[in-house]
Amino acid sequence: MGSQSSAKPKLRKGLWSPEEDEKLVRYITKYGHKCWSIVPKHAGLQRCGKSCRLRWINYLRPDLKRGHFSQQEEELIVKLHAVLGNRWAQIATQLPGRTDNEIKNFWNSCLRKKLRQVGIDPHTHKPMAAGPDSVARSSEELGEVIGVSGHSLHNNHVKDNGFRFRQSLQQHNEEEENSFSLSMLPITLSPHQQQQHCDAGMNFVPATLAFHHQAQAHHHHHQAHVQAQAQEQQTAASSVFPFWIDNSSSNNSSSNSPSSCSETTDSWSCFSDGIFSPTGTGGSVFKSWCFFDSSILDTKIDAASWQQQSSKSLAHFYDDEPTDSDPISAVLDQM
DNA sequence: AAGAGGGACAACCGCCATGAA
DNA sequence: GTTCATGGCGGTTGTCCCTCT
Repeated sequence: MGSQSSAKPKLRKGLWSPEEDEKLVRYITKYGHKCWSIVPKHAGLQRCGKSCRLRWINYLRPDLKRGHFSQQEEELIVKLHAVLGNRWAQIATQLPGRTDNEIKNFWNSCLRKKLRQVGIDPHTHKPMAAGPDSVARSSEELGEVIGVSGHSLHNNHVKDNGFRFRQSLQQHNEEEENSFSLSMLPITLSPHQQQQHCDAGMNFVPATLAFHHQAQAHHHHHQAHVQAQAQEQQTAASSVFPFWIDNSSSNNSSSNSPSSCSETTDSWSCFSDGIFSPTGTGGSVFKSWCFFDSSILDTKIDAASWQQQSSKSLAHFYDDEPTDSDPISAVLDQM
């Protein structure tokens, strides 16, 4: 009943044809897009304004880069995601020529999986507690995820005989949720030895470069803040502290003792907050980031100590962010 | 050669914030 | 203060294409 006169033309859905693209581009180029709701009508398109807007923003805009993401872009996305979470639009503002949709797709289809493969929880950007995906296949894969300063881990000779470590983070007692055991093992342990540790209830997760970046940013941007806490930190420090692994020294792989690792180089710099870093690295440093129990493996620490250590040094870097500091700038400064 | 499975990407859906009426 | 239109955003789905069996 009168429906024929009031019937709106059926709006098209699905993929855009080249003709539709051309119409939209021609219209936007000529008149701009002050109001998307009138664009389809004036451009002669059977689409809703929202669809036109999306098509323009995600595909037709002339300043879009498209193509594969570079290593640097990957690295930036991972870092920004660690800071911003799934705020794709905000992340996209830091990657010229990339859309939020493009970055989101790239994350969901590629980066997230890569992180999982190297044992990093893509949600928290922290090592996963356990599970088949939580075991690092190689340090090389870390480098695939996050390149470092122009020389990713591909270039380091850690692939087969390098000094590799796995961080083990075990909740040692289901009933005592506030207690952890934290230890680190060189992955030069034989599979059998590793299995023994696994059988003993230890779950291995890899040292993560993400932590390294966080720690670096932490140090860079919160030096003053950290220095003020240095004394307290040292006082509170148990045997567990984060450190760097220097692969530039020869034959590190012969050692199975984590404590000996720190003896392989005398060039460690100790940051004021207990973060150790090699100096004069010369590009061959295995830039992974670990927790290190200097005395024994499987040291049990209580949750308070863990929290204190990890939050101050790296794990909760973002939560600690002083209000006058921009986390995005912090990430960009590292690039 | 054909079908299944998975990856990559485009587009849609639904919700929310904002501003104008 | 309320309603409505609009734009923006993140989650999700749909489609195409490639690889593998």
